[in-house]
Amino acid sequence: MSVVTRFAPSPTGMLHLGGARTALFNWLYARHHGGTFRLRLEDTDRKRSTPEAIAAIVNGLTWLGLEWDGEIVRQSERRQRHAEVAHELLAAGGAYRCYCTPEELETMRAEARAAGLAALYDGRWRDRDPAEAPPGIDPVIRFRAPQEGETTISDLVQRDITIDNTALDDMVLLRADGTPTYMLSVVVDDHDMGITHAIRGDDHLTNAFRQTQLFRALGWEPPAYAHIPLIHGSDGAKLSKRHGAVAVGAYAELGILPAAMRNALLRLGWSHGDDEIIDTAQAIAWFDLDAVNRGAARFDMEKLQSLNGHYIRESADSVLLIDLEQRLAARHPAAATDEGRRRIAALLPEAKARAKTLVELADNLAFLFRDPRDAMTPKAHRLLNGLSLETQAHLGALAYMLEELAEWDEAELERFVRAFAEGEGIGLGKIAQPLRAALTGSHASPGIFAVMVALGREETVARLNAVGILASGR
RNA sequence: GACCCCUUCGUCUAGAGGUUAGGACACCACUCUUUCAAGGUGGAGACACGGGUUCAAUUCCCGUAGGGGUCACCA
Repeated sequence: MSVVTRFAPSPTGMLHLGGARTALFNWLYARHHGGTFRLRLEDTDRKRSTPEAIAAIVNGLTWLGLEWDGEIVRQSERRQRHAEVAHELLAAGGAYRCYCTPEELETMRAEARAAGLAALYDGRWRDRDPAEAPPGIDPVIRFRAPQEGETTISDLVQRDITIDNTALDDMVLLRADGTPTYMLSVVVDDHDMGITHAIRGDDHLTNAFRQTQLFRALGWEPPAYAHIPLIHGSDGAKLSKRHGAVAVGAYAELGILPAAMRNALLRLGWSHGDDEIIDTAQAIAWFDLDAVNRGAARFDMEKLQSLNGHYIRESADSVLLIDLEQRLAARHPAAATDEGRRRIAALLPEAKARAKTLVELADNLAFLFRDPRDAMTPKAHRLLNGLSLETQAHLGALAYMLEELAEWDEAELERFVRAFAEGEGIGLGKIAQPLRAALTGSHASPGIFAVMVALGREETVARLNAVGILASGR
């Protein structure tokens, strides 16, 4: 039997890290087994489901590179089928009408809780004569759940878990307005879509018992379940807004590469020996549910960034170029010109190793398009102001010669400047640091010769002139 | 509160009834070096606690503590 998995988010908000990892695991499991990965939107709560949320999910999955198979299933479009199943169950005696008012249920729960019990529906309409139904109340249809014995699920991650059936109540299948609830929809859709493996967050664990009971009542076989541990924030609490970025879209903006995100998410709750850097092809080959942990993991931004730095270094320049041009052009229009692209491309190989995010990479290249004097770091400022007369003379002489240098390439520049420093009997740093400050406005940058090549002779000379270095050499 | 789950360095994790308890991120030092990174080398850092079982337990069992999840006509 071929594997069919699904990612089934409710489109009520952004696609967050936990959802993204659930999708990743489903996708990997399907790909590993040569199966199918479906996307299903659980939008049975039409009030809370929004087009924006649907777009966020679709965009998030696309950005992550988790392509789904077949059409997106929208649960709301399958209402008829869900209701039909509920009515069949009702006719067969597996469900019944309940005429409780919301207030009545509220009281029931409050009393149960006050008595120190779980707040469950007490089944008061389970065997009551429908003739006693109060007038003017639209009933809900409840599942006639087994009241004795126990239910066991064989979870692929959490192992066998058994629960006493008294811990579960008769859940609502069809609301008073006739619309299906999540619990019914999931069961019918998982069955109809032929889902073989339901891989989802641990928060659904207790649902698995209810759903298993419903599957059996319907005479169907439930899918294999795999409840993966939740992702927590750095303080160990459930991931939420206060933990900073939780939506995958935010990570794209922060300059995280999809490959890094996939790798980071993969290693949260899953491992393959001591392996840390695991690309997607390798992940597909290795991924399996038996290596998934059972405890929740905390999300670590530092590790993501470290991984991201690795994937940036591994990325082809041509790929990074497109992203960088966009990021830089937003602030410096010149970045989007031919000369701008040339400058970025020239420095990219050097700059790649110095950034953990694309934002940082763009920041590190921004000096190519602005006057260094406008954004001088304090250290760079001190560097230029504290030059001895001797050093000033050296720099001036060097700058003057640079104007006339025959070749303007990295090797030639390095050879020339080194020879110059040696000739004057001074360390290269004495020359390189002031040059760096003048050319980049910073005390730290990619290699100074690569910087000069990226800027070009004309711009290099102009910048040296602008801070008075060239003048002192004339 | 009831039910269920979890517990190895700060974090993510490997691990086996007998190991100097391994790796990664972060941290520190050294190295490389024109700066900053990257790279290399090294360092510090963990089996929650208490009982069992056993020749031997961090590993198996039971408790305790701590953490988490679920208890809707939400999903």
